[in-house]
Amino acid sequence: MHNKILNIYNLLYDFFGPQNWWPGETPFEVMVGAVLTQNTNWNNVTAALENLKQDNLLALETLSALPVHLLAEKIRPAGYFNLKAKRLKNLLTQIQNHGGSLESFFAADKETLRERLLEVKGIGPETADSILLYAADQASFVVDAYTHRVLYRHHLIPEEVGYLDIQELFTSSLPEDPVLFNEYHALFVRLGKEYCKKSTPRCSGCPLEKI
DNA sequence: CACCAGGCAAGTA
DNA sequence: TACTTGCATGGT
Repeated sequence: MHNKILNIYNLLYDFFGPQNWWPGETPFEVMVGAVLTQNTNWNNVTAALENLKQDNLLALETLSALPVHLLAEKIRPAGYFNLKAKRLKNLLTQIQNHGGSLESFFAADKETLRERLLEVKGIGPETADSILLYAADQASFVVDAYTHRVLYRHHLIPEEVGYLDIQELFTSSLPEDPVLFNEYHALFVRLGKEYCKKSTPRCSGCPLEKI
């Protein structure tokens, strides 16, 4: 196949079907979830988000008004709760400093918005790209541990490779389409969870078996 | 019991 | 620059 990256996408899509990502009702919820899910199982994140929803705290104004130590208690199930409470507060401050509303913060062009997200202590490349793609609807490809593991096990990348190098592999092989990027990353997570676990080096029935 | 989950920043040499 | 460590809950 000429374009392996596109070939893999088609195999995954045919196998799993559409994933309907990101699980979240509003861009704000998606953004908060992106921080909470850092190195953490999504099940734990949903419990934390539910705590916030129950107290009507899952909005820019209400969350900004909540003291950081109370925020930490609300998001306890997500793990690293003290750290993540600070990270969320850092992000809210950055939004206040660049527009004040989530809409105006997201209104910046992709490169500018990515830089502003990366300025926040606690937001690295994956979280920034997740927010760009799934909350702000900008075509920024998300690379995560699953993406790396799947590509490495299929000998498409070396083990030691940087985030931007993997991202470039996708952006240079695909049309710059947020809908496509959205689906592709979601499919990688689905594949990783079911067929490419860290503890299961070989997996049978993997849709990429013949790659 | 050990290991893992949709990372990131700070410390050390 | 290149490693290492801290952060933490909940499921398997």
